[in-house]
Amino acid sequence: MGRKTQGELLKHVLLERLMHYYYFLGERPGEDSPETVSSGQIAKFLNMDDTLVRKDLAALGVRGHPRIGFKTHEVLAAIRNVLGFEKTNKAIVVGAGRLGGALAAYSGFSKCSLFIVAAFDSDPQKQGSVLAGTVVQPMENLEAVIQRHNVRLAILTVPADPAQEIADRLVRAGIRAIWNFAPKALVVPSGVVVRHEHIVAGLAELAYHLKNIAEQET
Amino acid sequence: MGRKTQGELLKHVLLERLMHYYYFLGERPGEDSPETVSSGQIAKFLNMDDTLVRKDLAALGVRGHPRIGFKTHEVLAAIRNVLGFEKTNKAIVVGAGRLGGALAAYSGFSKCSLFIVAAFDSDPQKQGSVLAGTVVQPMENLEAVIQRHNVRLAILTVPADPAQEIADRLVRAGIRAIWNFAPKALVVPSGVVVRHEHIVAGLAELAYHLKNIAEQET
DNA sequence: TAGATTGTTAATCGATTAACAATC
DNA sequence: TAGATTGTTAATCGATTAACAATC
Repeated sequence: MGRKTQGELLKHVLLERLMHYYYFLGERPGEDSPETVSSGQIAKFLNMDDTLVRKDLAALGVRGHPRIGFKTHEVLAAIRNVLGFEKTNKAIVVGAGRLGGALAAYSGFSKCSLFIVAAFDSDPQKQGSVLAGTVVQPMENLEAVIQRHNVRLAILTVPADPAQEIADRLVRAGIRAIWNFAPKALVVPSGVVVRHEHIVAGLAELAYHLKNIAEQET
Repeated sequence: MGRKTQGELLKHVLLERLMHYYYFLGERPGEDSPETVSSGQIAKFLNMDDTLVRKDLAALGVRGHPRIGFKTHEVLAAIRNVLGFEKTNKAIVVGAGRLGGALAAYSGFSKCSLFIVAAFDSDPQKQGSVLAGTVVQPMENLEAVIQRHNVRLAILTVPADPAQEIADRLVRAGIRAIWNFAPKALVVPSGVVVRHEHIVAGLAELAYHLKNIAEQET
């Protein structure tokens, strides 16, 4: 199987690219023989160099076939394997606002074997409403649910203010990965991973482009 | 003012870092003298090297002061200037689902001088509901609104399927920057910038971490 | 002054790309 | 076979970091 030596952690830029490959291969525009794919095809679609695609796939232990390319299902299986999609990851959503709702309802997660088991909100108004098939629960239930379902992943969509405090609770209750959409940098003990999704950062590129356009027009 | 020579475009990684600086300086945890900030402070908070912070600020033409650091308001002004936050950017939201709603309602945009002037949805059910202070309009009004308000930026939160077709309409109507949250790669003519926000990609890192943890436990 | 911090050059490091033989 | 594509080494490129003199 040519698996990567254990112990060497893959870089997160590589992991992100894997996710791009995974989604591209999963819903490729209708092809005649989607059973194979060449590094060139992937590269072209994702606007990158084909050598890099081959390097990435080699790092997963997938072997291609000269003149043919890579077997799609092998690539998909390797990515699933590396990212742990063979097993379902249970997650909770903390903060049942609009963003929390959008994420909880996002259907694309199932492809990644991600399953939302519960949602929480401190607002009594929101408690009891149905989100992603589960009832929004009060924050008091947090620890109990995490422990009962053995949840390791939390999606945090609360305001900046209570974010750190909630993160602390999550970690204490057994959460080991936090997907943080709160506009606040979190401090967590080692062994816990935080992915800070600072969405506004993406606006910078667009704003910069628009400013340059406006200046040209002058 | 030591402005950067015109014509050299700043890299988008740099632009993203600028946004991080901007938000950090904008709401720094209560300090005694928040009038100045050192590259070390910024670096520590954002978990990066202080040399890189100084390089970035130098690229903007901001000059620091030995022993003192940088004047906060100068840094903020320089970033606003580079990213074009002196002028308001009008934007529309296309797709008034949960994610569209979350983005339309996001209060952090005002800091970036981003102002949502209208929202659209093809679903008659959603039309007429109020989102971010404006009424959700039918898609038919798209071109008229873009032209009337001179909108250049569109936030796209529609399903993958109609995304390309809508993007084409947007570009034809005068949109020059698309913030794409649809799970679909868009093709646009040169002169138009697309920022594809593939949120699920961020999950890769967390899933990988969780898998490694699970393996260690075995 | 001593010490903190900048600004900048040089060194390092890593990621990406180019080149090309190997393969079917 | 000729040609397409992989796999891999070497070259390049750029980003990050180290080092340290300059400054106040």
